[in-house]
Amino acid sequence: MSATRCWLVKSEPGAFSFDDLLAAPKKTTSWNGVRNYLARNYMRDLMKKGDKVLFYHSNADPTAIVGVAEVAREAYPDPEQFDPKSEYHDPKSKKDAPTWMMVDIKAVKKLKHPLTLAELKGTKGLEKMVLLQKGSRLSVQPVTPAEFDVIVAAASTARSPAR
DNA sequence: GCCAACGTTGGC
DNA sequence: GCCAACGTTGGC
Repeated sequence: MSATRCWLVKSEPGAFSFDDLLAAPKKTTSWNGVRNYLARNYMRDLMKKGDKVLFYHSNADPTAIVGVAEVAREAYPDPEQFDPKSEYHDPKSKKDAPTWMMVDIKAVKKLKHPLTLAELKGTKGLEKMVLLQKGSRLSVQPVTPAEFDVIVAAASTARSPAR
């Protein structure tokens, strides 16, 4: 069997939080608006139905991985690229050869203990995680299965003592 | 093809 | 609000 890939997506909770995803119909949303080629390539070429997805809150207080989701539908064209009124409109994209693709993401579970960026930085086994690399801005990024397991395990055990 | 200027992301 | 890092654009 081919190994299930793991991913991490970023969202600003003020725009779309994990709770928003849990409240969405079928706990599912289309991951539209990604306008970065590398992130697009991951979605278009590599994300498969059932792949696990970590949900990260950026520009938040605190910034943290807050939930687990999965790929519910594989890549299809993002309709907003063709909508002149959308902030994601791309006049250069052609209908018969769409530039931008998206997948559907479905919530699986909220983490009992969100893992903050600070905690992630102090967790053994995550030293090479893309999210923790300096200047890493990718909104859709790969996570190794080992990293995924470390994160889920850390989120299910007691929160690090605050005092 | 190079690279400077600009816009955006995202932590702090 | 600041600023470092990155991606994209466009002149040449």
